[in-house]
Amino acid sequence: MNVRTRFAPSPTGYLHIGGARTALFSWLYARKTGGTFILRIEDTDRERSTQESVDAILQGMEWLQLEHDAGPFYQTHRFDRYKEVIQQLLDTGHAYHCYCSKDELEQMRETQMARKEKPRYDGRCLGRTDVPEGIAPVIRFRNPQDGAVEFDDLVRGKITVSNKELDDLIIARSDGTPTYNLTVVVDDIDMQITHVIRGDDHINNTPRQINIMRALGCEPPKFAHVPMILGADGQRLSKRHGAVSVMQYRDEGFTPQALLNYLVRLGWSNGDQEIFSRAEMIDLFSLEAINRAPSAFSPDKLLWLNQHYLKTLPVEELESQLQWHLQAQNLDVSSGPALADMINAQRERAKTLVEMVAISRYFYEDFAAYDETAVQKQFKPETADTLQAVHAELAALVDWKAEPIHAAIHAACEKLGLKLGKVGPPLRVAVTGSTSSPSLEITLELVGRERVLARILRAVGFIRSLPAAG
RNA sequence: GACCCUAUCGUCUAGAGGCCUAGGACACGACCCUUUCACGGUUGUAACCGGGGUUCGAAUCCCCGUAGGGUCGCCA
Repeated sequence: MNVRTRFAPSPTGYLHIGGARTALFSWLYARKTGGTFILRIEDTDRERSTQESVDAILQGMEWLQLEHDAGPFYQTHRFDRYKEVIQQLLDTGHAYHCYCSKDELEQMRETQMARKEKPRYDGRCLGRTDVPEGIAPVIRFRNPQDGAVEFDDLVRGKITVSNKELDDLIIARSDGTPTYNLTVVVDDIDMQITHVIRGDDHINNTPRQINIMRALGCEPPKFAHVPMILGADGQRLSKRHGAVSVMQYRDEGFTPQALLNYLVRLGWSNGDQEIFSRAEMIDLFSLEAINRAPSAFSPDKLLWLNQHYLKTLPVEELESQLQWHLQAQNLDVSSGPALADMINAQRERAKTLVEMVAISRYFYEDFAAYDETAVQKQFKPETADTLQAVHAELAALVDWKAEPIHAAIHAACEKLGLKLGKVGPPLRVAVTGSTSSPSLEITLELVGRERVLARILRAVGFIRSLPAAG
């Protein structure tokens, strides 16, 4: 059997973390089995679906590189087909017109709730033969009255729901447009979906969908309902509650590799393994290993993974990911060290790409001011002479490379009779404006001879201009 | 309220009856490394929701509670 999975978002917002994970699982399963991954846009709600959302979802999928093999298919392009199926259901007695008004239905719900019953349509229009004037009817699916629907969920096992719990749901609105439960069924059949992998908020829809499929004479696909993702506070993640767009993670400096790795470990595991390349994910993934309990999103762990990828990803990969951030933070790197050198110097010091850019500015442009506490701690009156001596030593250097720079600094220390601890820190502040940077010699090499020498002199002048501390 | 689902450290999880005095990871603490910031290394704190069964033996199986989540739309 050729596996076919699909990701079927409704374009009423961006692609968020939860959606991205179900997309990832569907994609992984298709890749793992050599199957086909289909992207379907469920845009039957004309009121709320927008092109911007479609674009945002597509952009998110592309950033994560969850490439689809077919689609995107738009449900709004398939209305003729849905009409056909609805007619078929009508013809075979599996569906009927309902003329109840919204008020009437609302009242029904209220009285049922008042009686502490599960609110459900009571089927009062079933078998109705008159055709009231001036009312545009909806069409309801005639759900079986007896028995139960049973299906074997690939992550949860057997799930049974009595047909008594299911009412006759609306499959076509009064304006004739089809509703969700009808369109999913038709599409999953037509697209020959073999495995429906989706959030477990759909678990309760599944029995209804199975009934519709059977009414259509089709065998339902296999289902795998993956648990929801909770916010860091344990509350469900939703558009209203902490669910941010995957693109926001790009903006905040996360790599898609880290996000994917984080997402795959949320609710799925392979023993104690934490780090997964795409190839490993595909190789090791299985629906059976998906956890049944919902899991909370941990920003800290994502950050840790991101740093891991910053440390280990090929430089070229980071170079290309960095481009967007350089633009966003408006840093021109044309007049400084090669990006690759900067990355290698900073990759162990940054948790995000945003941070990497932020802590690397001094390589490419002069800083406006020294860090205040750094000045207090490192710039003493006598530091001016120290720096002057270091300047002399460095100015004499012909080969501006880390090793000779290292040697020159040590030579200066010796001449001054000072330990490196007295010379290094102020030098660092002079050259970078702050107390943290890669190792001194690397930093100086990358900042470049001219800039280093100028900055040392600038610091000397700055220190001499400071009011004597007394 | 009814129905469905779930339940191991703060968090992500390992665990498919004895290998568990419950393992790993993140976060947190301590120590080591160190010219700063980091990286890294070592180490520590910390969990089987409760109660009944089944069994020689239960984190693992069953039941009942409890708690959390989901669904009950002319949304998807």
